[in-house]
Amino acid sequence: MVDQTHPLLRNLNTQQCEAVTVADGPVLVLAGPGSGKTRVLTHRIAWMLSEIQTPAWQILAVTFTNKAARQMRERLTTMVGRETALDMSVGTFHATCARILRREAEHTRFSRDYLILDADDQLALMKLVVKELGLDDKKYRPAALLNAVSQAKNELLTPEQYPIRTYHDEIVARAFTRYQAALRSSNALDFDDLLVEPVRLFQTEAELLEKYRRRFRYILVDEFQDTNLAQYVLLRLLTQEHRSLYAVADEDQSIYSWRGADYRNIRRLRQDYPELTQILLTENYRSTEVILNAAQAVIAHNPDRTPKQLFTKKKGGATITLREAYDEQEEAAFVAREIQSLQRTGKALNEIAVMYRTNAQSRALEETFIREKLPYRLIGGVRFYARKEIKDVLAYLRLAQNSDDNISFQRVVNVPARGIGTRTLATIVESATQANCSAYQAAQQLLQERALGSRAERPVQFFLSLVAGWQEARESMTVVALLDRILGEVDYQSFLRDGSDEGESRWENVLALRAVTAEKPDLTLIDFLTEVALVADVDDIDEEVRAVTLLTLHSAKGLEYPIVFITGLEEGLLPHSRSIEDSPEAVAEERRLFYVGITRAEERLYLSYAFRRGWYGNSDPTGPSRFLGDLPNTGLANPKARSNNRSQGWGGSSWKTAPTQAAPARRERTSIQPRFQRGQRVHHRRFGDGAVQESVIEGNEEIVTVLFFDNRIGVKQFLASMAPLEPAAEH
DNA sequence: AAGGATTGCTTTTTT
DNA sequence: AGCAATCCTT
Repeated sequence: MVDQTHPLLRNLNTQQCEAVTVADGPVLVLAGPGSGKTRVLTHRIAWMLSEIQTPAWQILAVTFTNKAARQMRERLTTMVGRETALDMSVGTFHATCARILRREAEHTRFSRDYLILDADDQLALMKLVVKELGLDDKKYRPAALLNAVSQAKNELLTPEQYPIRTYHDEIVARAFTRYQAALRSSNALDFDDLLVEPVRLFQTEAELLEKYRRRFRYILVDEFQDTNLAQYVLLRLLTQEHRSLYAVADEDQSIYSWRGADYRNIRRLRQDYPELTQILLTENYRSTEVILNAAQAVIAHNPDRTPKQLFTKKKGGATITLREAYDEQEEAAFVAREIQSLQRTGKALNEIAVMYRTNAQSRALEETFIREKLPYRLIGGVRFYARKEIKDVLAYLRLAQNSDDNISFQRVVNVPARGIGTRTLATIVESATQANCSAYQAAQQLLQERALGSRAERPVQFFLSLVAGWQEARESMTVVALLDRILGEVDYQSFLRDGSDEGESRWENVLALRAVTAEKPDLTLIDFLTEVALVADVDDIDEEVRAVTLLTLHSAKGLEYPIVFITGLEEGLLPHSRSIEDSPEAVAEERRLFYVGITRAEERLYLSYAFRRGWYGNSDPTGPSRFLGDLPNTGLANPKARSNNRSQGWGGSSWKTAPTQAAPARRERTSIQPRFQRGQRVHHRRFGDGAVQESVIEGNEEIVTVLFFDNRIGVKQFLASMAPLEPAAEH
């Protein structure tokens, strides 16, 4: 029996205590949302450090995002003290692997200063491959090829092992081969390689594996359901001997299968570790009963899952508001108005999040928020590090690190324009392919042989000397200083600041990047570039900022907010049409995505969908999401709204400006009966006749929204108990 | 070689 | 609708 009064176990429930103090060996904690998964993981580490006297350097904790890693490190610092907390390894799979590969580069086929390609770079590289292989890029879309290659890598296949059944497979295999060769010649790795290469390394170098088995004697993994095969094999390699693997998972929150994540890893774990201890966490600390029940009702419809009976002590709770809007503008207006009235009840903006399926959906919300002067913060979308100007500047820095980086070379060789046109570049690239060397080396060679056109000679010479200068300067300069030198030498500022507002904002972005480098004077260039390649947008969420958070359902994983809006709950959007076309399993994953969204909410949940939505420039009618039909009636503020009911007055233009009633988060149950209902004719002493649009009980008040027939009056809201409002006599 | 006009394509989700 | 790739003109 564990002493639950131990300082580290106080405020934990029995299940959690067991999970924290369980004996060493393979452990799988299966937990529902809001059950304190990450908290348990953190306490487990603190427990190991302080009670079992586990040496900190032997612990590896793997998290899903850098943000989670940072939070865990901070919590551990307060729990066990700074030295110990900083002594252990905490980080994402990718960051951990990147570090191992840097250290052990001599055992690999690439050098220590390899670069990490982001999605854009990968696509650019694959485009080059497609061109080089003379493929029709309509029939063999680079993005599709990249996807196939990525899947293959996730399954730990080499180009030679790629299974060929059709001609299409043959083409993929060729592209795969060339793509890997291109990565090698640029001394670059993509995201998948970061995971695959350590596996290869450990499979071939027994001594190295032994070293890391001793180094990572205790391994803990968060969000285990979202690991892919490469990650699983890596974990198995490291732990199959000492068998100290502690995994925390929720299969209902598996939402990354399109990226290779495989929840069947949970089954593999049970098979490979038959002595596995399994612990269930079923108490939810986050959400009210109403929200949790809705979430469970939704997820219960998925087949092939282990049913979990989750419960919460937050009984009751504010009802869920389900809203149909005419289009995405009105939906956004509804969200904005609702947020404004929440603000009036004392809610801070950073307690509110608006979620959606696709990044494109943020636009309508942003436009409305800007108009309403509602501060918001957008997560994802076009990431900071994906912006053109930032990628340019990073390309310069990458060349300073590694002049053989062909992708960066081609990106900025003529940015700003310096007279190296497509012809010259083509000559260089062709010569590089012939000589099997980098573009930089080929350019040097061509220059020596005087094989370039006379016009191109000078600019090429100039560019090469710039890069050479930066490479030399890199050793003795901080990243900021190097960046300043580069920006000066290529005159990037006057290139960007062309007088347009856009130019100004681009330059501001460059300055923001400069500020990032200035903050970290101790970081070497290669470490800076690695960090930049591996940060996610969610990593930078500052909880203190007074703004509404806008983010995709995927980005919302692991986060929680008192108030959550989930918008765009329409067939084709959630579930997404791609998934509907794809397979029932894909639709099941969409359902899990909805589940993840619902369970982010602590107090109050708003769901909305639009009757029609803009798509490729036109606006098409949609239908409410199939998932809405699975919500329980109890707990819904307006259960009828989810039926696909188009009979009730669409098209009235005044609808678009209809304000929505305030619905602050309240815990107490409603006790009074509404006097009015939607569609009912009413008469107001001052405003005349109208129709009830909505009547909602809030606290002990009935709030009626009325559309008056007099257009000059439009829509008004009243307290039913106070207003001179009566049901109108029937005509 | 650079800038402007036209086409055609896109929207899943991201470490 | 918006944007990137491509074409076309100078």
